[in-house]
Amino acid sequence: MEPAGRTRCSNPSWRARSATASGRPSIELAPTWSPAPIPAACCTWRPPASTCATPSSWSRRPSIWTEPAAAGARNGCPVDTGPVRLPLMRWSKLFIPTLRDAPGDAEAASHRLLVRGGFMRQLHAGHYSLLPLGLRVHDKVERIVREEMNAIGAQEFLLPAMHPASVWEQSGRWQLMGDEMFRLTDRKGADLALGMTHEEVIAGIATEVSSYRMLPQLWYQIQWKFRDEPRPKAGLLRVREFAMKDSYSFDIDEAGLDASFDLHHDAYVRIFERLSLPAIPVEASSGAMGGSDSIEFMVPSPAGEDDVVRCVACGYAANIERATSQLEPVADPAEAAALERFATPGVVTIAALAAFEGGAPADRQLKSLIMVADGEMVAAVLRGDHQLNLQKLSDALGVAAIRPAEPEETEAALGAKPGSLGPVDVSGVRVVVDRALEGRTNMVTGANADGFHLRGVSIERDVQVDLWADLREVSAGEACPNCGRPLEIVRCIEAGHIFKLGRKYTEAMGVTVLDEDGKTRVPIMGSYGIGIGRGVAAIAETFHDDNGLMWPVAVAPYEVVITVVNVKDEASTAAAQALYDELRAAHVDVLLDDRNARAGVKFADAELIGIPFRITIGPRTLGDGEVELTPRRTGDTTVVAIEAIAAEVTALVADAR
RNA sequence: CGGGCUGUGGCGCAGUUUGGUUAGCGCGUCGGUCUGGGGGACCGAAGGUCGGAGGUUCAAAUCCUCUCAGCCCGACCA
Repeated sequence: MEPAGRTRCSNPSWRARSATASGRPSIELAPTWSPAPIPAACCTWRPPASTCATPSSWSRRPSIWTEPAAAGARNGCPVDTGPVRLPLMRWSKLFIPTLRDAPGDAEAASHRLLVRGGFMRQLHAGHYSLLPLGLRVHDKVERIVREEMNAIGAQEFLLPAMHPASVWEQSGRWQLMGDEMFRLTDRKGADLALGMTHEEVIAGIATEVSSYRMLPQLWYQIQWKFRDEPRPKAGLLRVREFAMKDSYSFDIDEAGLDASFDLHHDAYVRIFERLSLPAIPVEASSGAMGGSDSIEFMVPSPAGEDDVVRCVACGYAANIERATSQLEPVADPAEAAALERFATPGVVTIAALAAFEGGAPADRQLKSLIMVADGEMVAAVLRGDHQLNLQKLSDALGVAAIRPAEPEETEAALGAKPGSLGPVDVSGVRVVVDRALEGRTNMVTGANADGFHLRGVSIERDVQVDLWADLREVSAGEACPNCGRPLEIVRCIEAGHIFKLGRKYTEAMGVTVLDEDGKTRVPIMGSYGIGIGRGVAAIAETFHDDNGLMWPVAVAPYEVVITVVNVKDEASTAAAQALYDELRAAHVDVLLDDRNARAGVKFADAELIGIPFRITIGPRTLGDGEVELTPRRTGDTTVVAIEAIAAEVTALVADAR
């Protein structure tokens, strides 16, 4: 979808040459590329004379600065004209509303700093306006993603954001998606949805692929997606509308899918490298989408919402929804005792049963958790001291919705309240048992009668197991399943997710091709996503300090800021202007802080908005023909001869792009 | 959906318990003077339906009822 408020352009030659997916000319920053001349009437918006409010002070005090290629000011409003059309980059004319205080209710660092730095403003929960500075970063992230997708031969599409219910009904997801999908009705009463993803739409187009000769295809789009999140939070990290790169691969067979998947894996590694994000590829659950070989790219951050289990020794990494570990064996008494029911008045917790005379330690108890999975009652059975991971149970059962049963439901199904439940002699309830319990004997569990427990329970003998599965959530410090070293748990932001989809959507949408034998085949799909705005937030979370953001050069809104300490010093302004012109000519993204403000304000703002390199021009050093260079990351200032600074900074920037 | 908290100029907050002059403070903004290497000083100014609706009262930011919104925790969540 074309986000509201962005420039529209109907000139086909312009659009064909450099339009982006969102229909908006991208900022051109490549040092080797100059835009061809553009019809002046098309995409270069100028304020009509009548709307160009000209503060009287502008005419009274003509600017001491000039634009290199500018024909001058039009109606008092500076415009950037001339053969190379670069955006104006003088702070005094830009809208960069920095704040001394962040909104009181913002907690995540990225949220606070992106608002304070004038990158974005909240419209309402989960919906943010990107201000010019924020859009520049967003654009650069988007551009890197686009370049790497193009590099693996993927082709970009622009797809509708609003979909008829019919395509979602065809795949079965009109029901499945529930409240997370925004739905609306048009004037004719037809049901519509705002797309939360585009499998259905893209598979619909893929019906036109008719021969194996046209496969594989890698298709992608970078567009606005809508999800009615139950709880938007943390600024851009979890929102209800956002730009996302989604790509889809179509292959004739599994081997082809493997290749497409690997291409994406490599592309994602490169993308996160270019974004400077230390993303960890981890094994993940593919959730309600089904499929296999699901890999998430996780960026460690306390602001994240996922836990990753990681082994620093051997590199094992998995989402906690998938992670496993080695367990210390528990010694059960050798002789398998007979099943025996005993009274346990008032004992309804694992801890109480461990302390109870005739009970057993937690690791020799069976814990039964009653769940409702897609409407069916299920008992999840784990060792007493183990935690259930709901996603693991959900994956094992292959269900979409799962929740703990209400106490009344539990009592109706098993005849006892929670606290006295057990897996022995149950009927009408599917029993799923954690693999950690294999072979265990002489355990203690609830008797499904309030106030009674059973001892002498041996799993294989006494429990009717419907399904063995890994249900247990790994804890920090347990042994790595590969190498046995202690595992750690890291909170992470999910920055990307790739997985093999299978044939669910190609089948549903009726995609078929003829293979080399003339037989009809259903292509197999992969699905690969990266959230652009979430990437921006993840970078902000990763790179900041007490003074503000610290953008990597590749995504910084500006690569260099020239801070003029005192704009009333003519030598300073002249030197700054010359340097500004020189850096612009070298295609460096340079911001000239020409504001008539005190030096402290400018330094603080430059640090807050996180420009990677600051060049300070002031009388202190200029008399000696020198300026200062301060990288944002280190804060170390070096003095550089004014003739040498442009070349040095250009090289530093080029090196870091 | 459950629990907790909060809505007062652009931002951050006080005032609400115990109703009572013209609703304050800091920052920011605008004009001016001085200043000019780490959010400077002084003078002057603009800017507020106290989230909304209804009610109680001589009188409501303050009390009552309803409602809307936002944030945090949990649940949930390609």
